Amino acid sequence: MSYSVGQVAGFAGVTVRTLHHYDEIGLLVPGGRSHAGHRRYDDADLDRLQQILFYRELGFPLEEVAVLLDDPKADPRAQLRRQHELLTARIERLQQMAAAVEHAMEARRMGINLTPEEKFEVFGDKDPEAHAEEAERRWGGTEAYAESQRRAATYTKDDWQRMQAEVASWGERYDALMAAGEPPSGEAAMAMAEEHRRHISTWFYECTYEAQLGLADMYVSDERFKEFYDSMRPGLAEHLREAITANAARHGS
Amino acid sequence: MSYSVGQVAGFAGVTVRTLHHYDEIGLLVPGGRSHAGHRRYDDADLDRLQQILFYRELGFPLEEVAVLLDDPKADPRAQLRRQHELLTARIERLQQMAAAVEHAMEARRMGINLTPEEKFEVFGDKDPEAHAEEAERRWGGTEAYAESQRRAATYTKDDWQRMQAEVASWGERYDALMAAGEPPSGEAAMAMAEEHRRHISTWFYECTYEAQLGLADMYVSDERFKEFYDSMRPGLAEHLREAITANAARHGS
DNA sequence: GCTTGCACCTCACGCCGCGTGAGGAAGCAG
DNA sequence: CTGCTTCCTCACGCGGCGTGAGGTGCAAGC
Repeated sequence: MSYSVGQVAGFAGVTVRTLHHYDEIGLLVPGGRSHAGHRRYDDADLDRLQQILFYRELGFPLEEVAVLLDDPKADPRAQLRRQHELLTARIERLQQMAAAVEHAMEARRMGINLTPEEKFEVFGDKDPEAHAEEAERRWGGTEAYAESQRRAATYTKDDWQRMQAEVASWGERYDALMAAGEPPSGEAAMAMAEEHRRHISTWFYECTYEAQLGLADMYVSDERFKEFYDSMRPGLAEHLREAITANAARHGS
Repeated sequence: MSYSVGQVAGFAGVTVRTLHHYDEIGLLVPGGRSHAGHRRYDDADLDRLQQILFYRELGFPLEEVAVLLDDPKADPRAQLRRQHELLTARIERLQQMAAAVEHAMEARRMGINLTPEEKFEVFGDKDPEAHAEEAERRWGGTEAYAESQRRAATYTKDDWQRMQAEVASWGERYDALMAAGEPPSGEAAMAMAEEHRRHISTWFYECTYEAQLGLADMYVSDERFKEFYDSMRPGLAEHLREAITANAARHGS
């Protein structure tokens, strides 16, 4: 069985021109040609094209794709293993970016302005340590700068205030809850955790229980977030984290 | 506080040239210039750059990025929400690709050759239904073709045989296990499920319990995979699926 | 038998997102 | 004052195709 350019382009979801290009640069030379000089792709060519598209989608330059595919010590098994590894790595990367976006949103919610370093922490930044030193050495006093920026958040006026009011109301009720000695795993605290999640979902993004767990960790590990919650009542950040954990466990199963 | 090109390039992980380019095309015009004509980026510029890099990383052309960012009815909140949605969509997409890779590996393990449509199912293929009709109409008899291809797998000779031997041995023992009336949730069956997972992990890719669940579903839903296992013993595919499920549940908690 | 139409062919130029110099000025360290 | 670094502005080039332009091969309909 062999296929024409149009057919291959059809099920591979690429243009005929792309196939021509791959032929030109020797990346995918069809197994044969018809009498009239038309390209004829066989099954092996399709497999190869599939591989090509895979690596291309992950952003590899075509030249490198050729190297990967023509690597003699990489049998099909090794290829698939590599692909699988690449995919999981990419997924992890995206999840990091998602976490960063969540981080950014939380910062905005609390009126905290991030330092330049934090803004780009998910990009570039190949060598975090060296970078931090560099930053200190060259532009000095990053920490002091951060301090000075902490309250200079850019608001979006109108309904921002309504949101702030919600936060304040929630904070007062959580304060009362803790004053009453409610445990984090209790009904009341979990209800507050649930409200917290709903608040984020309506004002920002669809916040899953899993995403909320990520936030909860941040509330105790990041100084400023911790400060934000603890200013409502000392120990609130930690209490909230446990309440969120309990609430997520309840809904998770 | 304002920053020079070099500084911005530093923490954003881009080159100076890139910043120049963004200035040229009007995508990111620095807030001001120094006396000597040097670009000076302020905090708002950094925020914008962060956004730009985000969309760029997701593959948007710069022109479109400009549209997204200058969209007047998208406040910062909406931006973040959109970004979050894009990310989860991308993650889903990659997970689909991972599943497709797993699918391909299983097919190879069993010596099944996929049809062209299957090979590319994760790419292009915008309109699956229309595509299937088209394929039938134009290149007809896809099913018949698939039939003819089913045993024409390309082996990788040497250790391939050892792997096949492992599979055969596993199959015989599973056959015996079922003959002895062992239930899927029993120790013996779960041990076989675990061995199945290890087999894939050593010969192919790191197979998590979750990934194995995906495979298990495939074994009963895809005719050819089902056939493969049921040829060892009728009902084996279903039995195995339940054993895998039980084994995953045990390790999952 | 002739035209119409479609899918194929081969040049060849253009666009985007920068990389990569070239040539020069500004600013800071010794 | 001398260097070293960072900055500036052209301006050309490259990868990965898109997009014609102009021509061929083949099956269907007149």
